[in-house]
Amino acid sequence: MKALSHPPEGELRERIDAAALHLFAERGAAATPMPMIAAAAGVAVGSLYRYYASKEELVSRLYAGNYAALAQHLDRVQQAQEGTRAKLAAMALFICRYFDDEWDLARFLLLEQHAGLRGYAGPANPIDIVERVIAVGIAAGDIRPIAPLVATAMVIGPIVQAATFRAYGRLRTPLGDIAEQIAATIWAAIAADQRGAQ
Amino acid sequence: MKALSHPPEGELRERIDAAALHLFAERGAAATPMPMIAAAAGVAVGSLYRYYASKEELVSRLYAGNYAALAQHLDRVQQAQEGTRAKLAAMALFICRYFDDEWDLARFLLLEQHAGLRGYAGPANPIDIVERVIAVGIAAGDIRPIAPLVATAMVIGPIVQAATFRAYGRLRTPLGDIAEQIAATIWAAIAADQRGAQ
Amino acid sequence: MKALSHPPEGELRERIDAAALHLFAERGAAATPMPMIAAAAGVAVGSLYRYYASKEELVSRLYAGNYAALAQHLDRVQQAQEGTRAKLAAMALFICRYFDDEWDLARFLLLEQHAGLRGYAGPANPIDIVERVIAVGIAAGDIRPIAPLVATAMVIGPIVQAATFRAYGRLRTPLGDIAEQIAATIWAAIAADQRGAQ
Amino acid sequence: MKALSHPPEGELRERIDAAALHLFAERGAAATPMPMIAAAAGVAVGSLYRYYASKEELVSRLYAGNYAALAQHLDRVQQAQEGTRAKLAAMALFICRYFDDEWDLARFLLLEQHAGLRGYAGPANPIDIVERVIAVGIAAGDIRPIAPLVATAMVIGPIVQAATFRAYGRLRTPLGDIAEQIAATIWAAIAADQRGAQ
DNA sequence: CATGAATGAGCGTTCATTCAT
DNA sequence: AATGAATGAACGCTCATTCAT
Repeated sequence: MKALSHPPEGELRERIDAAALHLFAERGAAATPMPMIAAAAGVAVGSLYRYYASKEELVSRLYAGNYAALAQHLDRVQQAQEGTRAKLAAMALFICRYFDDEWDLARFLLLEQHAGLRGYAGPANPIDIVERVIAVGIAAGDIRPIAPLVATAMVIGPIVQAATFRAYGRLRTPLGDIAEQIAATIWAAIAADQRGAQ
Repeated sequence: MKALSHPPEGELRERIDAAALHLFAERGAAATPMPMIAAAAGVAVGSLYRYYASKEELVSRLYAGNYAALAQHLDRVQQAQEGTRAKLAAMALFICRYFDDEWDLARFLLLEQHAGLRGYAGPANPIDIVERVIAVGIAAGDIRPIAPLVATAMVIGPIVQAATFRAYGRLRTPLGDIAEQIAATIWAAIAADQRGAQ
Repeated sequence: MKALSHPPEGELRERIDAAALHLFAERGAAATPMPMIAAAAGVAVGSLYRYYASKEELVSRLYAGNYAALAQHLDRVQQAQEGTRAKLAAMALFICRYFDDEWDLARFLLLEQHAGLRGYAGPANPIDIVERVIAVGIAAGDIRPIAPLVATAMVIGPIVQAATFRAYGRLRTPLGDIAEQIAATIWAAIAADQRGAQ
Repeated sequence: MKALSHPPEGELRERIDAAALHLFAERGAAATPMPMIAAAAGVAVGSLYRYYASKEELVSRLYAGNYAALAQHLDRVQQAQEGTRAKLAAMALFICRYFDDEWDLARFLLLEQHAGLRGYAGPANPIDIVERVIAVGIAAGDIRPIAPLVATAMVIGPIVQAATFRAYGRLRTPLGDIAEQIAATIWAAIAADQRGAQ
């Protein structure tokens, strides 16, 4: 009794995922009822449970999937560059653009960490990608010999913080517009050779 | 039937606040039911409402009050120092120790910004304090002429990110132990005079 | 785990309405919890909210809907008669029988006026119907030239009072049995021609 | 710690009763919390329970007490007159004025019948007073030989209905202004001698 | 398979009642 | 006697989950 060909159809699963993602980003996962997701996807509530055993699974699978995908993208971006500085700069630019282009998804992944990160043990992970590049950079003498995790916080922290500023209205510029400035500043922070900062 | 001669514990209000703070930090405010707070505080549900008119008020009063207090502390710390570098280093150290000493409170304030920052319009604000020091530092020529908000993200981001790493078990060291390393790195990132980074 | 093959009873909505009506009549709407209605209807609490958005809506829809229906019935009864006296007598008889036949509904509508009448602004309204017949009767010279509202109180008051006596056990006769006596007495009260009272 | 001589004092009991009565009339007993009564009376909540074992007792004692007092007044009014017609007219006038002068109390008695009349078994009772006068009147041949309770409904019903009209804004005149009209109409309804109606 | 009406545990909140002071 | 902070059962309502169709 729903409809014979209501939406352009497409796989139920994909419609559910897209609707859920959008709503989670807009309102937070906890504040999004399952019936609301079903309605947004043009699907019956019961159908949600054919693809996900519970709401928790929907949230965490959505989180983990996109988190891993982001890690893969980031890894490809890094591999496409030669040299620690170029790798880090490319990653910084990529993350900034990711926030600009995938605002909903990025907010869901990076700002709603309580629900998602708890118990995430996926194989690939954006943080690990960055940390590995840094470890290699330190070994190569490109980065000063500080604790790799501190250096990672130095790289990721400013970007996430800028995104947070943007999420709460403190910053109005697209992150892409300040990506190079951020990248340069980050490099100045950790580069072994200080002249490289200029 | 609760306690025989009197609550052996301290003031109800304080027990409520402490219990709420801990649970909010652990699970997020949205995911913490009032009955759970009451149970953790060893108090009846109704008693929560003698001190706070609603859950929302409990969350936002806890947030706003401590957020403003943190800002004041931070301002005093900054004023006690001479020179941009010393001010920033002292602030970085203070925030790191704040995380170590007031783990619950700091996590609640700095990691759960969704619930708290929405509609926070307090007069003092930790971010503003840092941003002002940076603006003065730029004017004084101590900091390179980058956008103050970017520099602020550069200062706060790494610390918050390190705290996040610690909250999710990635980092095990107390933040105080790496505070100087963080401060030095931050300074290297934004200092006008690159030799100052060493 | 409730029923094996299906509710053996009728439509949920009707069961809810009937249960609510009975309880409202017996104890008053304010003193009737939603869970009590659900239990009486043999339905889960949540199901109440599929049909009514709130308790207030349940009360007022039940009230308004039946109040308007009663007004329509009363109007039809009145139109079927010729002459003021016959119209009033028919209405009196109808209301008396209404109390006898729809005891719960009539008590709810006519005795619990607090919750229901507040803000009721329906188009049709039993009081208005009676008042209009009386106004016409006065204009026709059938009824003495008293204030129409006083005459209306004269017509409705005794019936409602008799119903109240019955509700509190003072009167045991069905109202239908004394309807003609009441109608005759009412007519004696307001008729222009006193011989008409006999 | 409350106050040394806050209000002009006076017996606690009386202050409680007065405050409760006013609030019950204004908002209904069910919607009036005990703490609100205590605050209005300038008394601690606990003190309410020194005088009344429960809220229910407070409501019903207040109801019964005033109900009985009204009955006594009505009886005195009736006794002060000679003849059935004069007795009924005086009672009608008294009840009308009672509504005008003691609006709160009258509303409480009239509209809170669920809470009050349920199980009221007081010795004196306004209805009984009226019914007795009518029974005597029938025996004396002043009133037509109809069922006394029907005649009682005939006398009380119109007045209560007029008061209800007034409570809900349909009638704006003070009841005292239409008391004689009501009394005359009532008499016309039940008088044995129809010429008496004029 | 997909549906969506039905469920009921659990939420935030209120308030009649108690009891140490 | 009087107090009022503390209690906790019960309220109106939500929503993750199930299952007959």
